[in-house]
Amino acid sequence: MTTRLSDVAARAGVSVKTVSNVINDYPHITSQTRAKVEAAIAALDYKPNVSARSLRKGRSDFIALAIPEMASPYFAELGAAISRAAKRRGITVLIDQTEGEAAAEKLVLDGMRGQLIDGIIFSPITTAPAKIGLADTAKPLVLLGERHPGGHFDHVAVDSVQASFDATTHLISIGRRRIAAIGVGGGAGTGTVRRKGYRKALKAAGLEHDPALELAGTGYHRDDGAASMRELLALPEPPDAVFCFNDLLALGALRTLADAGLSVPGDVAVVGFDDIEDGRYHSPSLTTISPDKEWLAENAVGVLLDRIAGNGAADRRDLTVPYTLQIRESTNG
Amino acid sequence: MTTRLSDVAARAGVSVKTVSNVINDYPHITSQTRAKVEAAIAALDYKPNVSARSLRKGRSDFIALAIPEMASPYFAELGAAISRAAKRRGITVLIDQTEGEAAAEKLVLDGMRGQLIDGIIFSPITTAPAKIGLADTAKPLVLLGERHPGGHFDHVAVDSVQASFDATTHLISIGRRRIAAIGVGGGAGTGTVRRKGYRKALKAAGLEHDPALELAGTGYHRDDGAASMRELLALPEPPDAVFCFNDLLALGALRTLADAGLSVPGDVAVVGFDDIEDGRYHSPSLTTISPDKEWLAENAVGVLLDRIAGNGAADRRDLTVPYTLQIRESTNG
DNA sequence: CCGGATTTCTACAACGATTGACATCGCTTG
DNA sequence: CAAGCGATGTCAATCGTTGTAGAAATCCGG
Repeated sequence: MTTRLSDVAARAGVSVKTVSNVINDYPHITSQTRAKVEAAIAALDYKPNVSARSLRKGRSDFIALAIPEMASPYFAELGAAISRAAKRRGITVLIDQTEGEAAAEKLVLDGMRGQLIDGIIFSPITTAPAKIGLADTAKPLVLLGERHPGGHFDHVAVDSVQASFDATTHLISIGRRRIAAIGVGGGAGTGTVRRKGYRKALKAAGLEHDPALELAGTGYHRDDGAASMRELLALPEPPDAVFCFNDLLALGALRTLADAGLSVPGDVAVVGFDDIEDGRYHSPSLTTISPDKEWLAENAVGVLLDRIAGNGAADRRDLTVPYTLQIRESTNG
Repeated sequence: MTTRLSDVAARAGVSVKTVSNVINDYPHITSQTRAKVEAAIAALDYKPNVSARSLRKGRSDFIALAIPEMASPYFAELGAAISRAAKRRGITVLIDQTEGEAAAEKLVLDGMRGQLIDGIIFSPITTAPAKIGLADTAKPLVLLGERHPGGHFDHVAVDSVQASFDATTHLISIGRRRIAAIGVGGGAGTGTVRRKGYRKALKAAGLEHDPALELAGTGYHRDDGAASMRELLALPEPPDAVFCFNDLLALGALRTLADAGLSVPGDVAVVGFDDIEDGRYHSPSLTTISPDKEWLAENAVGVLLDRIAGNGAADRRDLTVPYTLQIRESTNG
């Protein structure tokens, strides 16, 4: 049924070892033999058995990507980019939805799928920094998102403080003075870090920061953004701008503003973070921080594979993803 | 480094096979032995090696899901649902992005990842029906999307003709008479089938169908929808309603309408297909056909696992996914 | 206390690919 | 001509788990 190495060897008239040598690019092989073997491989449509290979070599060429949820556009786009980047290098990505459950995250961290995967790219949401720091993973791990101080893992992320500073400063530059922030309480550290940049920008512009304008919400989805925006509109003195810590929150906020009959950016300007496709097509289109997702994917995979290959004696890597501020209609009607 | 079965056996003072028996729920084991073994497993934090198990058993408990692109919201939501459904049964899903390339689809079909995966759920976009019919896959395969006549695979999908009929009839029922269709040329058969339902509804209502109102476009994304809508608006006699064959097309169309300063549904009513989250939050929110994705996921996985388990002598299964028409602002302002 | 049935457990051989130690064999080369 | 090298083959062991077959332990009625 299944073709195996010995079948190929038989057909090519060589030994099993030689076929294996061809496949694994052993240096000393005549082009003739190589050709014969490759012909046989093609003829029989031979595919090495991944299980057997991985069992013997201890390498599977599979990596895992653990994200909170793949139905969330940012993570979907990220997952797509990472899959592509990995495929380019002959690596397969296994996507793990943690659904923000600490249990699932822990499982991913130490379970590691029965030694199948060679390493993991982890975008935590629940797991506390300390826990991650302690986790003694057998396999290489690259961390996405906010940095966890004291962690000893490689790390790839945008400079959230600076990006948030830029986003807020942009709102100030178009004349807004009462600027709210939505999402200050969410994500593993994300809320805290982005708030830092937000406050810094207010301070730099000589604006007081009003605690009533900082909304935590319960999550990072459209409905959380919509709910937070409703709270803001209910204030005695509503804001004239909102910086939402991700695009989904912003889209939810826009919905609430539309329902309230307010004009964007006329009455309230809105900025998001992530640059997901929905935001580009929304009317009004969404001004947002746009991290270079291809760069992120490429480098996260690169760093992980370096580590797997054992070029890991080197220090912990800490890469900063380039980003731009995409100014669109929601601040520039 | 890695704990293996023999380590557990040594610690529990039994044979390797006995440990294996405990793990695999072999019937005849004393509760004493079982307890000892389980204690040892817990103490050593033993995790079976997936590769070895799969090599020996010929089963990996991995299935693949091949979709055109995971960054597309519908597929992202579907992938999330299928992953969850599989996880509930202890199965891991490997997601394959074919990016609509025939080559990639073929690869998925016969490559089958070196015998690792036990079966595949395939949502084709390029691969011609005939090809699929011929593909002699070694592993069980469940097909999503439009049915391919003559295929010998299990199949799970909504009744697109009926759903499209309903969508179009809804537009007629709110008084529209000049109803366009966007997406008639796309997807592996999708465009054709949905157009069928669309035309059927027009006919049932005694309306002529105008070929100028049927736009093929080049794809199924927002920009395709936006472009098609621009074409429609440029007509001497533009439509008063549009049925878009998926939600992304509809969202693109809405964007064009907003740019043109037209009101929805006042000037033009819009219906989509898929019920992705973006559509629910858009303003105006999008009327759409809402397939029960949980049902779809649950059943696609179920059928595939039945087949893998060998309960497959039975005839080809052909399941129809329940759907509802979600009436929202884009037709009911 | 025995013979046989049953339960509980163990030794051994696979699964398919890789790798290392050697053995060949045919050429080149000093 | 012997040594050296390149290109392949032989053989056996190994990765961790599980199916097969059978051994050992236990139980039963008589």
